[in-house]
Amino acid sequence: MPKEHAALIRRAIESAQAAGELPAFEIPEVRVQPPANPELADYASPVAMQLGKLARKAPAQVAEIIIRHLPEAPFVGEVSVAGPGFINFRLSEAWLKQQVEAIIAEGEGLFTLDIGQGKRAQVEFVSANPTGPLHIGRTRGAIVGDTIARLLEAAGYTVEREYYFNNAGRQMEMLGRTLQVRYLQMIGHDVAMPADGYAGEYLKEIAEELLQEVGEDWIGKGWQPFKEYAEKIIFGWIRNSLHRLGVYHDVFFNENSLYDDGSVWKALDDLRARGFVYEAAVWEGADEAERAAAEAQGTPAATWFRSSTLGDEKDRVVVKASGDPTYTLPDVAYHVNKFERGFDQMVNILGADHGTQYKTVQRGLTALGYDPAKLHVVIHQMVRIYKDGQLIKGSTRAGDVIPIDDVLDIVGSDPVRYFLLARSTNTDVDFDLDLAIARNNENPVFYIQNAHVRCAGIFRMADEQGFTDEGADLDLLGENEAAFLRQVLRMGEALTYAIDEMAPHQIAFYALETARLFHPLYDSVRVFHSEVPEDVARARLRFYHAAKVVFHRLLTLMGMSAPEVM
RNA sequence: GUGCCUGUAGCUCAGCGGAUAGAGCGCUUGCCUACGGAGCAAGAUGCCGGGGGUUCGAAUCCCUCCAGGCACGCCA
Repeated sequence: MPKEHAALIRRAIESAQAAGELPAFEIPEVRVQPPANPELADYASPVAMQLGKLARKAPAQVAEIIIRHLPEAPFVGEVSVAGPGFINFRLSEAWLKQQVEAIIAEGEGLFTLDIGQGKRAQVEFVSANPTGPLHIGRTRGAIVGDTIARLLEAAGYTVEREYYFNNAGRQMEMLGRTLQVRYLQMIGHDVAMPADGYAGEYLKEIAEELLQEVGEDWIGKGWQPFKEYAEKIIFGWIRNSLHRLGVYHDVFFNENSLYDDGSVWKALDDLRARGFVYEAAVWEGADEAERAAAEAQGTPAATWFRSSTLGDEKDRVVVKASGDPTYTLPDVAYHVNKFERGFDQMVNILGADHGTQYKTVQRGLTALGYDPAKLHVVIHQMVRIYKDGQLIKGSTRAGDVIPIDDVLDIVGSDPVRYFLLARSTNTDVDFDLDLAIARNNENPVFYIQNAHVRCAGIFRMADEQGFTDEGADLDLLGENEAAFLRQVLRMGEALTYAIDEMAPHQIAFYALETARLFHPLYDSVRVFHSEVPEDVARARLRFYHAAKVVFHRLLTLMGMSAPEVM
């Protein structure tokens, strides 16, 4: 709606200029927003205050002139000047009530925007390597990523959800070796854990499963089959956890494929061709002390990426002296692959602990001639878990993580989703397990869902009485219903803003606000009551039909269930 | 030390350069003849971390200081 109002104001200014009532000047961007206090107006524009200087008139006077030239529009009700020069708009109440039909007609596609029409978007998220069960930090990324994907779909994009993983390398070898040790220990061998092994209990569980499956046949085997076995089980866990949260991926991209098709080494060659690669024991900008230390230790030469020329504080190793690439090189190759797939919009969800490292990848892309700004990186801050008032450190290696499944067993998917969604990605989250369990009856999530339940309840009652909302006269609706419809009409703005800013928490707050408006209304605007005439009841039933559509849409956007009964 | 994030009600957090800074939880007091009460109504609570600046207008933008989180590997 603000766009429509802004267009009207713009035309009014042009018309006033043509009539000589305002001097000629270039019209600045016309801003229109709902004011903080809804009693003042439905939408307000401060444009007259900005124009005061340009027009050399008092802002209130400019506002008057603009209003006089305002073209007619069906949605415009009362227009007035207020405060220091705001132009205040009311929506036409008659027009507003008719929006009930539009909402019902749009149904699940309610407020689908056209900004992504015909465009392809990709969201990469979770991307946890299969070294342990999904924990809450990764789950935050999963919820943020999935919700952004849903928002992009609501914006009209065709969205691909991708999970990037690495099932090779040292980490996975350690996983295999740890399982091997656990397996051998289980059948009575006295073997010690590897120094960097995975201490978590879950590998004992896997060892037990393995023992039941193969007996003692694997005693003489190397670590590789153990790694494969662990990977298979753990990936199953992760997928199952995501499934429980309503999160799905279209593509699982294996880092190995980048070695198989040569793109890792091609990325290195391309960097070299552009002059960003050299071989040395220490980086070019190293001081005397570093050089001397390297020489004394006989550090062998590695392959460096000259990232310092792109704003980095130092160069980074891309191929170790051993000949193996560091994480950077395949990661750059992966992103090149993404860019080459030609998405119109790319989003990558990362935890704060990966934020700094990602900058090296961005510099790699820049070096190769890609614009990293085309990939929108959403970095969410950390999730800290408290249990019995104690902070639980989240190290997979040390084994002190809490699998998200344990939380899901207790509180279920909807509260977990809402809790992780309903705050800005920029803030740290303290997840108090005891509180989550104890307070699950007071979670706002139920408040929102209950709005949907109440709508459904009215329709159950209507069915019993054989009463329908066909042929309702919407003019019979009252002010409360109109106020609710005003809020509903802001959903498009909420979605647009959430997508522009990649701020999915906006939708959670919008949903809560909308429910907050609904419940008092439900209390006073009754359908089935001896004092409500039949034609009014019919109009109200039609209204609740629209409200049900709204809450269903909101809950679906957040990946939450829209229950018919609580 | 450097980079990123944060500091708003007792707690957890919204707040997109605009009007009297908001919500949930908790607290106080009312409301069940009630379309499922996981509800409704009323009430209390704020040097928006400190200090400068930009602007007609700053919680919001810039600078600086203080406090906290994360990251700064030839780990991934």
